[in-house]
Amino acid sequence: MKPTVSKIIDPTLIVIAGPTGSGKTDLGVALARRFGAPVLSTDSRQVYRGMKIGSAQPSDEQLAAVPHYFIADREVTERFTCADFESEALALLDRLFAEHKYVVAVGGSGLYIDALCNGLDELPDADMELRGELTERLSREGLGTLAGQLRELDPAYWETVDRQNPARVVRALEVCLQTGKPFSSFRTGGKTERPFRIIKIGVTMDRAELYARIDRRVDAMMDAGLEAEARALYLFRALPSLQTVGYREMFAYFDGEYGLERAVELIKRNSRRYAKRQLTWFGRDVEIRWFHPSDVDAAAAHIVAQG
RNA sequence: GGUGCCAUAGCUCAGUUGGUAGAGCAACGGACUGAAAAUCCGUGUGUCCCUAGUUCGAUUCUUGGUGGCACCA
Repeated sequence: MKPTVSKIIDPTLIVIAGPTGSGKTDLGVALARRFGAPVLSTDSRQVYRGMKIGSAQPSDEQLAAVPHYFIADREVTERFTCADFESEALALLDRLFAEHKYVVAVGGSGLYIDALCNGLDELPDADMELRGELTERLSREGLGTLAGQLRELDPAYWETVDRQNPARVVRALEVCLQTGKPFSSFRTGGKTERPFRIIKIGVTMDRAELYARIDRRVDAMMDAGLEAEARALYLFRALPSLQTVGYREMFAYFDGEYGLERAVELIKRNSRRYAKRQLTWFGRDVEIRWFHPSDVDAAAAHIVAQG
């Protein structure tokens, strides 16, 4: 993506990251208003329409107060990957920075944030037909056979990959078979320079407080009608977009696997586990400066202090 | 008030013929490049209620407490 010359000096992307339920949305909107910035969502599930409650999209008031991008503008039936996100978000930023010094990126999808800030390697897009075949082979022949083939085609990657993770093995094999070249030959691990500055802000708090907030938010989702929202999406339950905490448990409840009370419990537990995975991901990013969600002033001061 | 049963991990419990203990769930730590709210890997975190005995050694046996449950009054 070629940056266009913009009139704005020192365009700056304010990245707000953090675990689910930590209050990123509220903080992001608060900062966006202070800095006159639009909001770009870095959330892999809030992009979809029809998932307002379960993915905790911003409220109507928030959407009205500040322009938002990548919120509810895809159908759940559309394929939207981290690579799609990277290229579309960069194109969008190019336009936004023509008029704004600041853009606030808010969301909890670590891979999306990395794609936006550092860039993904140039890899071929997934060939869904080939993936289907490999998934079929996975269930027929087992992971070991696929890992063995990966060892043949890409010994270097085989050395380092988590060979017990079907998603990793299948994806690597997929690229090898598709391109005739080892998967690792595409992986540079390098960062792509972006034509804007990046300030990273993390939102977090005590684990106990976070978990209490998550539990409360799940109850609020139920009150807001998560069950009906999930029912409306039941037909699409097999799609990647619906492999999402909150919906999966509801679908299982609809299928009679357990009762509603159990479903709610599982949504809370799985949200906590998701939050933990996010904390692990963001924890290794030393560029992130962490704040409590109530500390809007401190976060704003940090941004100002960066120039 | 009396009798009986129970007390072990965050929870529900198992167990140790006396050598400081283990399951399930919960929890905790980590990985992560076009599926990423996905996918995968790893980890028992414990005054075995308190007290005084017996014993080389007590979470286990005995005494006395404390708390809980049940039944009888």
